Amino acid sequence: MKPKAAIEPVATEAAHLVDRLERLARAGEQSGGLNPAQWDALRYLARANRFSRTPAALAEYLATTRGTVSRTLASLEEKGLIARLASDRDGRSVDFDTTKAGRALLAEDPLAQIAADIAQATQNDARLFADLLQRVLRAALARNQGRAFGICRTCRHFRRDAANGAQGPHHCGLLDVPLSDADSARICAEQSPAAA
Amino acid sequence: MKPKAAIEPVATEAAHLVDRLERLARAGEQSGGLNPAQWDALRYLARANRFSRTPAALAEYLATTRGTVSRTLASLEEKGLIARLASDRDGRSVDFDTTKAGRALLAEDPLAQIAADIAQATQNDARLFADLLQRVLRAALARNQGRAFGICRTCRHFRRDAANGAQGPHHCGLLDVPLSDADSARICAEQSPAAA
DNA sequence: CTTCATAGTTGCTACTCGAAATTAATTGTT
DNA sequence: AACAATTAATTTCGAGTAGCAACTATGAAG
Repeated sequence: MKPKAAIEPVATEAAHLVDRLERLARAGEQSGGLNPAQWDALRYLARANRFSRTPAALAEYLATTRGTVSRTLASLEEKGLIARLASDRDGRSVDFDTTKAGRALLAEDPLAQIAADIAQATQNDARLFADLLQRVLRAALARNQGRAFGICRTCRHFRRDAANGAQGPHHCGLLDVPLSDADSARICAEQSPAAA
Repeated sequence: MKPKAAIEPVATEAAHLVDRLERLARAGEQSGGLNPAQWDALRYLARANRFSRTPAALAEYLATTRGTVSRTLASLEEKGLIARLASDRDGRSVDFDTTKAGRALLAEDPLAQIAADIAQATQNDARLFADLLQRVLRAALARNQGRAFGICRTCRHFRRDAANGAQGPHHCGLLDVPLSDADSARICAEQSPAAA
């Protein structure tokens, strides 16, 4: 009879909870002189591998526009928390990286408080909780045609120990470049989960 | 040896997931001419009972300031989605309520898409997922000295069928007022979970 | 009746966001 | 090689929001 399946009330309740939880988290993020968007950008740059530290990748990760990201990055750069570096792969492109000051500030990341709340509240179910969130995020991303930004070494293009250069022991089959241990443990804009 | 317990990596991962999921949700919330804060306010007013539809309560629910909320509400009022009513209990106070247009707009609440994603991704674990979120939110609220804003009838002050007036079958022991079925199914700023 | 607390609004500044225009470099085509 | 089309990133602009603090008005307490 109904044109589409009714959404279960418990799912709506969960959506409200996520919404309010995140609002709480954002309220705690005015510290350190940064606002929530700036924290998100700083965190991203610290977690992304060397192919993914561009304004365009960050904009996609944050589901926002390049214009907004450009201003956020300019603000962080002004504060000396990130540094700009012309790309050697692409003359149009710019890479950003956290500075020592940026990494020092991340040690006081307010998101750690939420992480502590999660650890305390979920106890032995923390893994389960993260897995459920992972699945929900994947569903939301699929609906928005968004990319996963998963860990490099879980990618279908990752070739472990396929070294053909001195720059790293591993290899990316998509970009055809060597990968260090560090980069392969970071998130990547091109990441596409291994089939199974 | 360590001054404080290290936060489990999986908890940090979960915090990142919540953060990104909410960003996705907010990106979808520019629809209907409302922004995320306005959606949050409109949703709240539709879910709050008659003691909780004030700017101060909303500010506390959203973990923001009364000044910010004042503007958000003014904006919604201008759009004809909520209506203002002087309080009879307190001359300083104002009550807001959703209008017919506001309730109509809520039928297109973009949060329903996230709810659908949750329903699809968690399947039979939706209840478990909501419970875990509930526990995390409680932990975060406790740290911030925030109030729960739970459902009225789960409150320790709720007295079922303790009618002493024609305004409703139930009773609030804290405010000493009658409660309708509708109000007792809504969230309340004064709600304090029953002991056990 | 004075003092203090509470409810809400408003001024200010910095920032967000999105749209459109701009600059620059890469890629494809002839 | 020259040219157009595409892509990357930035800039500018306008509407609006966040957070802080000052301000008005009402209520409560001594």
